[in-house]
Amino acid sequence: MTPKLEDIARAMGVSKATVSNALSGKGRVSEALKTRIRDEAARLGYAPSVRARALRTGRSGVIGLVLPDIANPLFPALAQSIEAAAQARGLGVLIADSRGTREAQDKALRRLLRQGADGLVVVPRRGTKLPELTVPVAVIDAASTPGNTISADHRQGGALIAGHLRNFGHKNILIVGQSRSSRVQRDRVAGMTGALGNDMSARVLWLEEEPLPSPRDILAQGFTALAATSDLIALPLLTRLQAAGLKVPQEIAVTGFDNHAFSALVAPGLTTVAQDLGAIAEGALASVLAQLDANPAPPPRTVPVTLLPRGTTINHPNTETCP
Amino acid sequence: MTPKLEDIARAMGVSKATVSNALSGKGRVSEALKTRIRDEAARLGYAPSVRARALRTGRSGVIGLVLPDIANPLFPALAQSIEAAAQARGLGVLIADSRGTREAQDKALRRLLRQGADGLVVVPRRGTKLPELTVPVAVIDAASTPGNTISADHRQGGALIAGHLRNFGHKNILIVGQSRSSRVQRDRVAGMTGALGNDMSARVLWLEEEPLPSPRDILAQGFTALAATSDLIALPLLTRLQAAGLKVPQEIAVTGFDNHAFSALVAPGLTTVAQDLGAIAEGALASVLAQLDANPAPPPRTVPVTLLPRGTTINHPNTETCP
DNA sequence: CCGAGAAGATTAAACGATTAAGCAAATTCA
DNA sequence: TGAATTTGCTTAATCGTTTAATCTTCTCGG
Repeated sequence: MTPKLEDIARAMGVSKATVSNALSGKGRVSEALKTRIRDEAARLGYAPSVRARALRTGRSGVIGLVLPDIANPLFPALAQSIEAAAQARGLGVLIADSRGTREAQDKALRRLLRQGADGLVVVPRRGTKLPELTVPVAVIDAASTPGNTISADHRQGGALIAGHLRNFGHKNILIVGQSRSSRVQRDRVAGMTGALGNDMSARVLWLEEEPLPSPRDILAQGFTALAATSDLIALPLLTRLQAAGLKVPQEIAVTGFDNHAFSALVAPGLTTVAQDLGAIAEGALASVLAQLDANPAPPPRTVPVTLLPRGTTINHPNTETCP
Repeated sequence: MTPKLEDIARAMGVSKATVSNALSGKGRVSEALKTRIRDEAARLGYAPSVRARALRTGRSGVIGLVLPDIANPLFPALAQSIEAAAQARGLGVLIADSRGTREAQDKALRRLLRQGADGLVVVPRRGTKLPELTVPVAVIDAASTPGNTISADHRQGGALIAGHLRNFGHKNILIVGQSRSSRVQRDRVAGMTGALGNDMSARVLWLEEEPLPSPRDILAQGFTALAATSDLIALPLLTRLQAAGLKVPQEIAVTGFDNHAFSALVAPGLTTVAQDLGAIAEGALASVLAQLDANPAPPPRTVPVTLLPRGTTINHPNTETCP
């Protein structure tokens, strides 16, 4: 069906080995023959069999990507970045969902290995530890996680939010997180609290432990801003405030994290902090590839984030006419 | 490192072929030996080399999944379902993003084939046609698309929405879609307009062609409900209305499609139509696998959808205290 | 008691690439 | 000129399975 090395070899009266060498540029082949072979290969539309190559070399050209529950819209965006980075290097991406328990995560890891992944990029479930594996692994978590390979600078993100709110004169902030067990969220909260002005105060509320007060109570307690650790938390906050008839940002400001797809679309637009997913994907992949080439893994890295000021904190003149 | 057939064979004093047969249950091996071999394999932790098997059999146990821009939160959810269905069958999922042009989509398809996918599941870009391929393909699009394999019953979904709005006494509906070139959206709109009561009327507005009127103008034109062809469209509508101080659903109702992750979280909850992504994933995979076994592809199928009535159409008593 | 057929195993040839080793012929160097 | 080296290509082994073909040894019917 599709041409193989031998077809080219026969067509040109040379050996398979020479064809292989000519195409890979590895052995010793005269320049003239090399180009003739390459032309012929192109003419026949030759594409090497990944399967045969994988068997012989032990490299499949595929890396595995393990994500926690894909429900969080950030992960698809990350998957997209990883896929793009992999594609640019001619690699494929096998996905696995580590939904559920730590055991599910371990199984997902091993399944990807069985399926021939050369290396893994893992976004670990909260509070889990990865088993020792026989292939290179890159971990995308929080900078404070031991064994982390690369991550956004969540603390800096928190600091940016706090600074932004300070600039707009907010003095009393309600920080809303989901789960205390998430290092990412803890880092974000720490970034915020650490960058408050001397005249500012904040209270941290974990939704997992304690329900949110009613909008009225929030105002009554003197908070002028709600700072969520994720857009997915900020969105319900924003809509609840609006449904209760409060004016955002005039009466109360709202901020999130991650710049999810919907965050620019809501009205008013949600002020948030964007991670550089492209850089993170590149870094993770680079780490895996370095280890594959028996180079030492690069040191852990932290990627700067960007503040995206939008309508929920800034009273933009034409908020009303935004899409 | 990891044990291979030969290791087991040597350990038991039999040939590789016998071990292979015993494990696969294919050739003729005595029951006694068969179980002994299986025990030994389990003891050694034997896992067959996918690479070698792929080379020999031509099957890699991996299927390719091609999605349009993953920005739409529905696709990750679908990916999750496909991955789950594949995992249950011991298959892996290679992903590719067909972001951009039709050419990008074609390249993505071929790249997955090069990387050894046995078959493909494709959610095609709007208005594109797939090239002829040498492997089984399942297409997830709209029932009205030629060559479609399986899809949600988008017309039925539209009918459900229309009926729901009729039940709540709405007479004049503004249907809001993004792009007329999307078959899915056209089917949804057709479902809605086709199921209007005799005393009802609707206008269809495509955002790609025409901007949305201001909330005030919408009310002035007598509309009591906004029916979007997607939650991603409905969310901005909802928040714009709320930001303008309108009461949803008292002054105006809003509906969407797809039950995105955020749709249950906003306040009030967004009334929407959920696809049975699990069934769609199963159907798509089943079609690919049938074709792989040289069975004829099953006939195109349409999967029923479910209406999820929520706060944007129903004035739920405790809307205020929902998360 | 013999031939046919089945049962239970083995042998060896694939699958399609990579790559170490080998072998002429051409080139270099003294 | 002759030995040493380099160049250019071929041969053949290898990766770990699967599977068709074969080969013994039994079993059983007539």
